Amino acid sequence: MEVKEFLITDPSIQRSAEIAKALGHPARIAILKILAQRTNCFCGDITEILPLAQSTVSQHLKALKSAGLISGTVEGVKTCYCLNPDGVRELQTVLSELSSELFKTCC
Amino acid sequence: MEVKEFLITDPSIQRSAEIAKALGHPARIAILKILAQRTNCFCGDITEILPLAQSTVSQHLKALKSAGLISGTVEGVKTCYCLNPDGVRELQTVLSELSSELFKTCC
DNA sequence: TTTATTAATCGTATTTTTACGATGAATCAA
DNA sequence: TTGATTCATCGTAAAAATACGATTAATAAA
Repeated sequence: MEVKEFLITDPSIQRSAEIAKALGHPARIAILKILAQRTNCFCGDITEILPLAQSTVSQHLKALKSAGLISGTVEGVKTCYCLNPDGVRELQTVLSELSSELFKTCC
Repeated sequence: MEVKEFLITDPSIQRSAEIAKALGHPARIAILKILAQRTNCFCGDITEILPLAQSTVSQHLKALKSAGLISGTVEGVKTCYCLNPDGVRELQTVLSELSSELFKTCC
């Protein structure tokens, strides 16, 4: 059966899942919203806002960065985090395509 | 500091993360796409398409159902799964609001 | 230089996720 | 009734995610 293994290993599905997974934790969505409001900020700024330890925030930032949704630039002792426009565009494209594909049939 | 605990426990962020988490695995996205194409199908149909055991598929279906994205109706021996229009609408709303919020600042 | 600050990483513990085979309950067909 | 089918659930194992404190490396300030 050729269909087997087809859907799950499809790169576009993999990428969609990767992006969705990055959004799949309240702390990471909160971080993205903070970055959207303040344009850029340091790890410490986010740690002050969220009720999480610095190392935990750093881990979430790493996850968002490796999913391509944010960028981090070292500025001296600090690291400046920003939304990554390419990543956000991809997020928008991928998720809107998915939801309209689902929407078409069921709504 | 009042801002602490505010963002993460915000119900709308929690819900967004819950929906995103449900989409955060290739198998579950694949299942949603299958349901979008075939309108409805049984657990066995999906198990035939995906390279996963029946019990694993059943678990993914349960996850999608508890996130409100699909419905499952027992029809005799089988269970008929469909996209849940309300859930899909919510998915579309929540994710498009999020991505446009991010998009506004960064793109 | 010495000290302080910032953030990444390490080590670790706990929980959750993912996957499978086996079992069981419910229904249908013979 | 008996046997077959379907799918949820159980038990379990392995991997990944989540969180924290402690440490380290890099830079800035004293």
